[in-house]
Amino acid sequence: MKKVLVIAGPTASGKTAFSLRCAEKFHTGIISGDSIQVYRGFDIGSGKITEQEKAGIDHYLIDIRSPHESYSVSDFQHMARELIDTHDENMIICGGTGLYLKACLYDYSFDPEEGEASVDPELEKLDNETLYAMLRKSDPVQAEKIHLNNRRRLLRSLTIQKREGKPQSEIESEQTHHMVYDAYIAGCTMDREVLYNRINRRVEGMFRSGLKKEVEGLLKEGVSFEDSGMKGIGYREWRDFFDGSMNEQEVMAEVQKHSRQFAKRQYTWLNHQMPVHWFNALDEKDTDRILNEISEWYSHS
RNA sequence: GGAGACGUAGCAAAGUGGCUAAAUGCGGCAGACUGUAAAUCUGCUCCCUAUGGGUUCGGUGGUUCGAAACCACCCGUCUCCA
Repeated sequence: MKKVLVIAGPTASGKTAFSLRCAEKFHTGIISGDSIQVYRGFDIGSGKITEQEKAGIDHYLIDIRSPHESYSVSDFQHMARELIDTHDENMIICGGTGLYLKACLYDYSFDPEEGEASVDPELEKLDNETLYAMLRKSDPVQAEKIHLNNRRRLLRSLTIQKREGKPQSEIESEQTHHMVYDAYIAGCTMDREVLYNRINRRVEGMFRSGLKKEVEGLLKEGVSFEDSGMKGIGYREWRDFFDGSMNEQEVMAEVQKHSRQFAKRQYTWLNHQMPVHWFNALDEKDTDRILNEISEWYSHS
């Protein structure tokens, strides 16, 4: 099994710096596990690494899509696995999109026939109560996991069932639920309060670096608020600014708030979905400790 | 100085005699997650030794079987006139 070092953690926790350090130390390439950094032109708001910061280390899955193109877990899973499998050098996956990381590492299966996430138009006409009743009847196991109000997931589960001819829970039960790589998942963290302060300052920095200009430029090029990249934090909030309902200060406060809330959700995912080895990224000693652990892990084949 | 309006939980904002520990939204906390995931969704959020108890709606006093709601005064905020 190939070894994959995963560097996870909430936004602003120091993943990028740590990934560079690891890449240098262990001579690896870096795959970005991020749903927004794939889009060209979305640089400042997505916290994308600059050419200079890359320091000659190979980075993958950044700037691989134009703003109008779609990108999803399935794309990430295929591309990341291919990179890992075909390169001689080891790969690091660095990113904060929990689902992407998990889908790559574990035996998640997506229908290759299905171009992109679809929803059956017939189902879309029905209301939540009806959808939920249908699911409860055809796939009680899955219905147990999805709340009546979560229309998106209700629709998706029913669509999958219709396409594949069997319930989603059955498809999942056929998966191994073991990691398909020898992965070590390192998680950057720090005290919550400190992280939140870092997030606030980081967003301020984005505004100072010209986030507004970046968004204006994207809009001028024809990117709309409906495009995926624009759904990202740091981008979607500008809609209210251009509507005239918010000033720049207010937009910034919103971006900061959304980033903090997002960080919390990332923690929830990472803490409950994957075996993460947490370390305090601001603490040199703790960072050394984890680096030693990683070396150790690399040395055992 | 005069006239009026208002003061409700962290914030905003309903409530105008019992059904109210007090709607709703925001924020906060916790959680779910198999193709939009920086998405979508859920629960909790006055205090406590908690299927029960305690203390609330600017303050004090009063009316009433019963008040956040009615009355009086006080304090504070805002608007208008001077």
